[in-house]
Amino acid sequence: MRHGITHFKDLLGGEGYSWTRARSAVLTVLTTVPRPLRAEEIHRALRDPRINLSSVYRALRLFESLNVVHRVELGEGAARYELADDYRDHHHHLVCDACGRIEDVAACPVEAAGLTRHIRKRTGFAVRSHVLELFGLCRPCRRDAR
Amino acid sequence: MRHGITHFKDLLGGEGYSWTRARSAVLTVLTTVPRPLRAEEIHRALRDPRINLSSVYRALRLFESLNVVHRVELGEGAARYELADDYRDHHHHLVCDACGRIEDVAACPVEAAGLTRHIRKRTGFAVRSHVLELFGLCRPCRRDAR
DNA sequence: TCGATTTTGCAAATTATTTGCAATATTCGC
DNA sequence: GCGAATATTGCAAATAATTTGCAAAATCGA
Ligand SMILES: [Mn+2]
Ligand SMILES: [Mn+2]
Ligand SMILES: [Zn+2]
Ligand SMILES: [Zn+2]
Repeated sequence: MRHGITHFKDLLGGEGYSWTRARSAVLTVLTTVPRPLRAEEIHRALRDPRINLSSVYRALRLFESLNVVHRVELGEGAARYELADDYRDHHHHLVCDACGRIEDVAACPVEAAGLTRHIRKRTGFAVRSHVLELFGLCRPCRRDAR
Repeated sequence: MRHGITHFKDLLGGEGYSWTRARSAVLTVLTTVPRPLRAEEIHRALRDPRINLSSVYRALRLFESLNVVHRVELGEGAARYELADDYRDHHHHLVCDACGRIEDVAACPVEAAGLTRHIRKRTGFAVRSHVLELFGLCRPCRRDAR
């Protein structure tokens, strides 16, 4: 399990950052809940009233800069944050318009389709990253809708 | 030319909305500039100091609800807006990280790859819409970088 | 043209996020 | 473990994009 909480402690220490109550607590929430959370939701889940929302934002910003956390924007007005996975450098989501459920997409379709190469050839544009989020109805909601 | 400004006038009239100075001016800017603009940029381009920024926002919100305008979110903090095209119901962009240039992507790779069907089969999730934006270096910037 | 209805300008509110700064926590060498 | 040096935090205030209430102005249909 590469993701013990001590793994993060070592990682932060190695980069010259302190291992603090706020940072540890935020990471605990993120390792516990398997979906992208808003800063506000993370803060509420902390259970430690001493930790301020600003510290949650500061921790998230730091983790993002260290590629420990990925920001997910779903056009909701507030950003969401999830732990970066070890095996893939990014992934995409299926977002249910009815119930709000967020599922991970197994493989990156953009890579699978060789889209980067195709675009480079056709337009000369060198794609380095992309954002892809899919919206619709999850299976349960689809059945309910019938 | 399906996109004379009077086309929009008729469209708004048909939906029971007035043809006003603010709405007409916003549409003129959007038909003139061929890339997604921020509300602020549209407002600045209006050339009519009588029109308030709130009216620009209100016009954009209305146009979006009528599918006359599409909102484009590129993670910049502010949304961008562009005229919806007649022939495709949506399209994607190549955004240059160096110079900020925004190019349209010719065909939708998600549809081309049959991704919707694939996901439905594999996961039961019914995709109804998606957001895809690609970032990297445009051809000129790629050359400069060498 | 006129009254009914819609829209606008303006200022203030909202909301997510960031920041300054003094107080507190963490780190590290002893 | 202890204390100084440094990093981080809480708190309140600042930002920045967008929205909204309301009275005044514009548009529309007859
Ligand atoms: Mn995910
Ligand atoms: Mn476009
Ligand atoms: Zn659902
Ligand atoms: Zn460029």
